[in-house]
Amino acid sequence: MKKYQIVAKKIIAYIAENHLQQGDKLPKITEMVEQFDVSKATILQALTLLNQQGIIYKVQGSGIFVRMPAMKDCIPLYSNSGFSSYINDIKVKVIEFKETTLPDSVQKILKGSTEGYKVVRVHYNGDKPYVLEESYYSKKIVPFLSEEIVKGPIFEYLREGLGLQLRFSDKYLEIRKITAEEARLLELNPGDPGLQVSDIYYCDNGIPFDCSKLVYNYQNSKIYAESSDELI
Amino acid sequence: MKKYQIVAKKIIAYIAENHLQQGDKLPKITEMVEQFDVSKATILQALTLLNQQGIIYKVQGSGIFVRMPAMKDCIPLYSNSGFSSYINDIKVKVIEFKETTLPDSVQKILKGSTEGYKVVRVHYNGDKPYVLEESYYSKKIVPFLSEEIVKGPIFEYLREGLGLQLRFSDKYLEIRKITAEEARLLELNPGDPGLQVSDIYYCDNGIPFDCSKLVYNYQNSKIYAESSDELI
DNA sequence: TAGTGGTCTAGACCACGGG
DNA sequence: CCGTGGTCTAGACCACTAG
Repeated sequence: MKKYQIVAKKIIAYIAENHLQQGDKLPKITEMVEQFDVSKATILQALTLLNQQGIIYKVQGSGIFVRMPAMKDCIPLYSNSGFSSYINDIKVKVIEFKETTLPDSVQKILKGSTEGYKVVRVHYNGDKPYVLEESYYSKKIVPFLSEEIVKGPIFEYLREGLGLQLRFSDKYLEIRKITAEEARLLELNPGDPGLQVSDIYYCDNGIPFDCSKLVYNYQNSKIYAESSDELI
Repeated sequence: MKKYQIVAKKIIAYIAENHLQQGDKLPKITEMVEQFDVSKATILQALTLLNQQGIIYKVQGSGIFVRMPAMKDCIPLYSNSGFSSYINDIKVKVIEFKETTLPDSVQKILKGSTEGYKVVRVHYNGDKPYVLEESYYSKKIVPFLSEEIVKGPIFEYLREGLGLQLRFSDKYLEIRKITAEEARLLELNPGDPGLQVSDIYYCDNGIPFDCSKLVYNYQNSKIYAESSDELI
């Protein structure tokens, strides 16, 4: 593990141990340099990380402060959110799983791939369905998937099992009325509101390997997306 | 303007001039160091910026590549998105503007502020209403607003006129059926789907100054949100 | 005006990818 | 193995905040 990641972890631990609240001040950088015995640049790198995760913010000439957005009961739009308090009681039901030729529209997105896997699942928060997922995985990059794997967290398998690292993603949000079929799976009524999130996931070398369509149940879906227009 | 920002601009210009496409390779870092006559760290800082804006991605041991997501006709979730192609024909209609005591719920969010401004506006894309906005501004931080200002881009005024810099924001997304009043303003039917985005905007020193509720017209609202799980 | 974060440098060495 | 990006250092100097 890299030094700046270790430092970031220690800072998070520091916040937790000292029960720091929103707006509370952290030690100054020079102190951290001594404390953690690394260079200033490394501290800055760690702070950048925490900044991006919405955990801290810096004010020039003043100090570094704790930022803890209220994201209770929220689904983070990005999974890298610092305090991922959304590790609830999540279950998955597989509706469809098959190896297949990718539809044209998907082939266009997962460039150069013709074969792949189709996965349709419903995610439950407790016993409430909160999102319907339809995903296509490129076989070129994900050579093997099984019904068993698909019952669990797929991305964990991709990372642990295949050494496949997610690098970045494009997300397109759309609001629309859901179809009868979607309504059935989400235990709603046809025509009810739905948030459709179309995702394209890219692996380490920039090749797209997964293209998904998520339709969120509007009743159980509060989503959190923090921003930080900063760097370093 | 800082060096890394200038470098970032130059790289964007380079991409445009050479008509680089998704996946095309950029010059290597060492070349950029010579080309722009700055240190490697500064180049990295510029690249971090571009990375965060979804313009490039880096592959260790291989190179730096252009990333240009298809965001045609999309509203960026964050306004700092690199290629903001959404500078269309946008008009604003002010529905309500007044100086007022902030509601309790808003006071809780804009901590310590009791007085402020309330602004209700509809944003039109061409002649189609695409979002209904209800905003409260803390008078402590935004001491003056006028009906005239509110007819234009408020954040531009805050930046140029008041020297107020937006630092970061919390966003909460919710899908729901819109009310009769909202339907009237968005030229829709009551009960139609709507995306509600609750924003809290924080200024440079971490104090929240604006709390907004946006309800998007589901017919004209495709939203883009890129991610990049990286730093430096 | 002191203190704190922000920018920048020059250079050493590491880690990964691809030939 | 070479080339490329990634990490880290030590230190100089700038810019902003607050007392």
